[in-house]
Amino acid sequence: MSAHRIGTGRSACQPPIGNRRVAPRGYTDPVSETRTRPKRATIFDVAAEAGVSRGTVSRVLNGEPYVSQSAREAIEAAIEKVGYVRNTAARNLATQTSGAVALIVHEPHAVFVEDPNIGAILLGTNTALSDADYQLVSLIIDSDRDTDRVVSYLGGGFVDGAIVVSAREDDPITAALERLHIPTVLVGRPETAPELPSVSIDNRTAARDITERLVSTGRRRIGMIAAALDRDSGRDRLAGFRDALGDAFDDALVVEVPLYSFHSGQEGMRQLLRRAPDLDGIFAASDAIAAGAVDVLKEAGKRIPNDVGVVGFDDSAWALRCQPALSTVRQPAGALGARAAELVLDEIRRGERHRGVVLLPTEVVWRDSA
Amino acid sequence: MSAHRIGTGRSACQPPIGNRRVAPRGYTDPVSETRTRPKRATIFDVAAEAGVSRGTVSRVLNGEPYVSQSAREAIEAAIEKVGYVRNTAARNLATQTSGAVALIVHEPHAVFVEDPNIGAILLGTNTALSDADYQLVSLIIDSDRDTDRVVSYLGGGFVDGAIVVSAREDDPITAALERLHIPTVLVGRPETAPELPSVSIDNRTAARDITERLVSTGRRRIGMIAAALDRDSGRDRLAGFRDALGDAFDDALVVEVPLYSFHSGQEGMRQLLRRAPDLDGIFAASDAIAAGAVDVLKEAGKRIPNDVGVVGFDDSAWALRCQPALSTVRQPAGALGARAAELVLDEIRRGERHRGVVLLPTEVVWRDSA
DNA sequence: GGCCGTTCTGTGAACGTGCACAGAGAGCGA
DNA sequence: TCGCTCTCTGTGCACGTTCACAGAACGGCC
Repeated sequence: MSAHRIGTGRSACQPPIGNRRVAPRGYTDPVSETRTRPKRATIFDVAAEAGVSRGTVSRVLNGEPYVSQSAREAIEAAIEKVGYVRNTAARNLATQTSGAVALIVHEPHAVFVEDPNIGAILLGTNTALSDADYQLVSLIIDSDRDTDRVVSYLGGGFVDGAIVVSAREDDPITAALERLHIPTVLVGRPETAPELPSVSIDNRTAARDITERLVSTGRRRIGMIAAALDRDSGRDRLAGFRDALGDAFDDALVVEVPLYSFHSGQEGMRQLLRRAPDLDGIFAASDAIAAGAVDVLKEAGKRIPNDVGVVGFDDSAWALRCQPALSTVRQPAGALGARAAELVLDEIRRGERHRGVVLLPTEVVWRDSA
Repeated sequence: MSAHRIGTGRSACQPPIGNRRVAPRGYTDPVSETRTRPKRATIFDVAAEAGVSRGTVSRVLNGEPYVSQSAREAIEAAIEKVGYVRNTAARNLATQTSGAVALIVHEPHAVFVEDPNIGAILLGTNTALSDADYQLVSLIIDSDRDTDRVVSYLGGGFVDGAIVVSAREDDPITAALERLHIPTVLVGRPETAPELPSVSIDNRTAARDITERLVSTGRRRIGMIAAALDRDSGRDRLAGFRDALGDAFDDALVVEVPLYSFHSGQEGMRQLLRRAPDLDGIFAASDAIAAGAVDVLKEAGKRIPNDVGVVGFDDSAWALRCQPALSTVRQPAGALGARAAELVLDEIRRGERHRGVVLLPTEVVWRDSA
């Protein structure tokens, strides 16, 4: 199972020569006539039925002006009557487009399965794209070796646009997308490629909201385990924490850890406990960090939430795996994906590139840890 | 968020007239020449480079016989040199195929996000399909109103095959697929449409394995909360349970509940406790049932796993949300999806329909509840 | 009536590929 | 030499659509 990834198979990028045979077409076989797929109506059938030319039908199909009312009505009736459905392959061939948008996830396969946000982003993106008659192509970059394949795939004209989830610093994928002039929108982490439009959450407001909630439940000595302060997301979470505490903010109750990980959470919590054994609240910059903090607190004999309230960030699988279940911030993952899709479609169809970051509101999920 | 679904948007099935405008093509614009996408090499370019005709190139591309060694080598070198990538739209148009396979999930959106198996099935399917140069199209049927749209979409020739996850009894989707003669494979629940090939897990062996494990940890009075005995899956789980206990099997320690739900689990557990207050092991037919059972056992003052060991089935989100985390049976979800894709491709490409059920082995995940 | 602009319609030429057919050339036996 | 088979290659057409262009129909104005 470790080799599983979406759309990064060798043949998806450079189809191997000679591996794809085509089944005999049913309707050329006179014997199995009854088992045959019905022949699809074409634009010619519609034109004949409506008594116009295919050019006029095409104009109606594409919502172009300069079609008489009578012709339009006749054509719409004819479409209904013959059951016409546009042939996507022919349209794509003629327009030199693919009708597809790539969703590129730059995470190991395990994260993809674990993180509920990515699945929801995928759903949101797919919904928005299919509403606009576009097709989603998922590309998962599991290891760095996948990168070349994905880049060559993107160069193959298979997609009209791309949405990149969790792009890396100096990401070769985003660089390739820019070089190929493929409309691109980033989801999250806008700081890695500021020149590209992106959709993200309002980390500062979210951090402020959940910290305020911690305050309102009576906590007085609240610490924070911060991470990734070299990025917008990390800095904003700290800023929101500070906003919520106001004058009560105490620099000594903030520790910075290097990673958004369980282990970092343990480390940070040990530091904080040494500095302030009496603290009664913790805001962790991620659920994984919060889980590590909970682990250390329990070992130190603290009861949660009675002695110390702990809140996290992300609403990832850690939040439910933790004991007690974490109160945390849920990202509007589906909406993130949908909004990103809309921005890409704007650029593909109207050439309008949205500059800068779109921020979406978050939601506090209150469970048992605080 | 409740309206989210994959690929069932109105326009995905019957494209609304006139909503899709096409961006101006870059390469027709002499002013922005430098920003233009490079013109892609075609089969003609390869033919010219190799000094043969496009017919011969096409034969090499499709692995047909009757091509001389020298021509083949020249063409392969030319493909490499000009950076040729086959145009999918043109190929699909010429062959009258779509190069796509639908993955149809007949579950509400919430289940899709919650159930880790469905996500993994999707990943496995996508991997197998993209390795074969096919495209996955996900269709989620959230409410019954989506059904008509999906049926008309399937009739539109947009997919060459379909994989149906968790089909319902008398499913209108599977009926439509058969009527349209679209190659179809079912994942799970083979009993609903026995005439279609399907991929499922070996419920009997899995139930036997996890029950044996329960026995080997010293449990002597083991009960089962069974469900869905009108289906193969439910019956097989009971049979496997019986297999494992052998002579120790006691009919009185089995209760049947109507649903695979938390509530049913509570109900079943209460019944069992009344009949046999001294039991020390429980095999629940699903994780949701197991979670309900755990809930009732705790209320009755039993410690888990010390007093009673509990095991579930599915390795769903319930397993981790439960306290303590459930020991359970993990389905090879990725492999299920991949295998289903392979069967569909066999039928699409070679016309070979696999009859009957393919059973895949499962894995016991041992956590803290037993 | 002649001219012009606006609105509407039809047609030819792509788009890039696969397939069927025709035919070239080699090898071989009569 | 002729005819046959087998291997290999080139070419015309089809797939269903979009786009650019040509031109028809119509009304208004000089």
